[in-house]
Amino acid sequence: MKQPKRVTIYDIAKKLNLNPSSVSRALNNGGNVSIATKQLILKTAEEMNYKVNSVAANLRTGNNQTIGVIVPHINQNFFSNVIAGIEEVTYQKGYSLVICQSNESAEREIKCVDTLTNQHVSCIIISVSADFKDSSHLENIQKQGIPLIQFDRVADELDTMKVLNDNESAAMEAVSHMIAQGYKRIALLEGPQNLNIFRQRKAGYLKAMKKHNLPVIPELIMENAWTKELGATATRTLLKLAEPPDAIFASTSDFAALGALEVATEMNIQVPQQLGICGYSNESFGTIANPSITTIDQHSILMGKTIAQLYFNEPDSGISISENQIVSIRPELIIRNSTLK
Amino acid sequence: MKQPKRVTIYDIAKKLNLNPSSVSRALNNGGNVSIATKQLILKTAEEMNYKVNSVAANLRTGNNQTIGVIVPHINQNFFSNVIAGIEEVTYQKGYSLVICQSNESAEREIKCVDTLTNQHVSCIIISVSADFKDSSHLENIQKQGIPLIQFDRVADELDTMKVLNDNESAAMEAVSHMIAQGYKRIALLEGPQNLNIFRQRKAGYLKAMKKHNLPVIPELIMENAWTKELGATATRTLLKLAEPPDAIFASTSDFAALGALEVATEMNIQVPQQLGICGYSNESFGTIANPSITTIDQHSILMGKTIAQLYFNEPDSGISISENQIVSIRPELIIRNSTLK
DNA sequence: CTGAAAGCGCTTACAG
DNA sequence: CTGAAAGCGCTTACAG
Repeated sequence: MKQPKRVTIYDIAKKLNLNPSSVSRALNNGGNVSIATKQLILKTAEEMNYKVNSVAANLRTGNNQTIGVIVPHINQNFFSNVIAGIEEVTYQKGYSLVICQSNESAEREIKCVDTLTNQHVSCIIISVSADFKDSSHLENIQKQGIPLIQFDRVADELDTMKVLNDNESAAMEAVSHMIAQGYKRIALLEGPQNLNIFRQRKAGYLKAMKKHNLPVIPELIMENAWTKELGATATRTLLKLAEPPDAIFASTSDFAALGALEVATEMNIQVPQQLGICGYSNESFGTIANPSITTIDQHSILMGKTIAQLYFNEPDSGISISENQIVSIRPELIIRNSTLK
Repeated sequence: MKQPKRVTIYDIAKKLNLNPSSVSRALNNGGNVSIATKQLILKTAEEMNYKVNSVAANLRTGNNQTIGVIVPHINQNFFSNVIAGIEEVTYQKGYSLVICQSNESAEREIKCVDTLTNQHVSCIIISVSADFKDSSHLENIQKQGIPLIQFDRVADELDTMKVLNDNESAAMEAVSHMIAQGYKRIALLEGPQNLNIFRQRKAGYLKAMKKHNLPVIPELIMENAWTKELGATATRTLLKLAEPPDAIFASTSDFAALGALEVATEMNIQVPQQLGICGYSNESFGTIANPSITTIDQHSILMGKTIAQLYFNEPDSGISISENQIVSIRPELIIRNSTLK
């Protein structure tokens, strides 16, 4: 795997009988080189197929234009969209992106952090794993003096830059919409409560129920229903209750909502007439399902762009950053047939 | 954006009255350190919260454990799955991944190549943009002595490692299946022909038609139908022909197939009875559509793993590498209702 | 087993 | 405007 010798500024200098420092100045548009020699150097560099070694340059200057990103899975819609958004901005700035996936494992997340801090990246962007327990590895990033931006799934207590969805408001809006449609016994499919986002969505659900004077029925709240399969299982349990729900808010994802929809169809329960279903995250299949699934769009690409802009401290107009460096993105309720009685 | 001073091996050495070289040896498990001093050094490093600067180490040793990946879009299912597969393997090897998106632009692709070669990555993995015209930037990678692996969308003529789908066979199998179902006037939605994958899929279509003695009708071959919208437009044109097709092979993607399906539904044409539809790439919505969509699975995660294994020269059992370093992955036809008369 | 020195390729004050 | 030197943080032959 060893690579052959590359052309260096030293090689160029030797060829032209110049000092390497002059070559460096010419290549970096630093002043103090005569136009003639500069052009000669540029021409020769081109001919010799010279490429700067940015590893060496970074070591010398101390700032390497690289940003690290840690996400649970690269190949999940939400995360890959956020990354695409980040990349869009960092590319413009000439920064590179190093990407790691934690695979929802805290242990692996810690290793990812190590890799990135060892590389002395300029910034680390993270959305924590479902397995997240304690934030000492994140504190360590800050101790190393590396700016840290958390997004979506965050350690609330840590004082870092954060880009968040307003999950609570979105959940509240969704549940209120269902109540307005006449649903009363609304079940909740919830995700792991160690993650802030699922706590917030649950809080939104509870607030909406309270606000409209509907009782919160413990047996209608299903833990850990955050995949299609787990959503289906939870729904099967719910629909077999003596008093089954008349609606399901799959706060975890559209996948869970789809699982619920399939179980309902299988049990000959009419959606939306007998059972309303609302998902979360606006997956592409939402419009294709029958009926189409009401959901919440998280504006994931915008979220990614905003994260990068926050780092460069250049937010888009319309995005406001709080004093403590927190940006909140407002998700959008998308009403479709699955909740329209 | 400047970062504060970090702890170096020099700091540790000074504190312990040792030479930096001893510290380095201790930290790298190199022999030639007494167990006592080694433990003392490790303990002190821990206490001082030392993190190796891998930029410096890489500069010194000349091999930086980083692999560059260039794809048209990070947030497309196929590519994000391939990347996830690559990451799975490189993570095990302690390599990092630098990811760039070309946005289907040749110009931007060239810049991505520059960024990665400047970083002296150990390897570059690429799937070229739709805008791909000439491969001089790829040749340049090789001139720099950096191993190059192309996947899926490749410059055929270049002598590099390649991981490919057998698109031609897959297309042939899909079209043969449709013919076996009794479809005769089979239309083709094709993609940009400067990309090898779309040429191959078209070739598979033509071979299947020929093999079964069916005429190839030029007006049934639609150019550049590679998004949902373009697929829908092409389908509308096709279905208004005096002699419309009785089947459509959307060789570009399931998105195009979905566009076709929606237009058919809108025009009250029964799928699969009056019109068979087959897509490509097994998107998650394929099973949800009504009818479910026949498609071809590209085994994208496996493809990613295979790419990384090819670099490390450790293929999974069952994967065979040809002498010229080409691996072919066999896609899988997934028959669903949209082609079952 | 430990130390002293050189060097990876670059940039940047400092002289001249 | 050009050159000579130091140094970013590390690793690795080379002495002792």
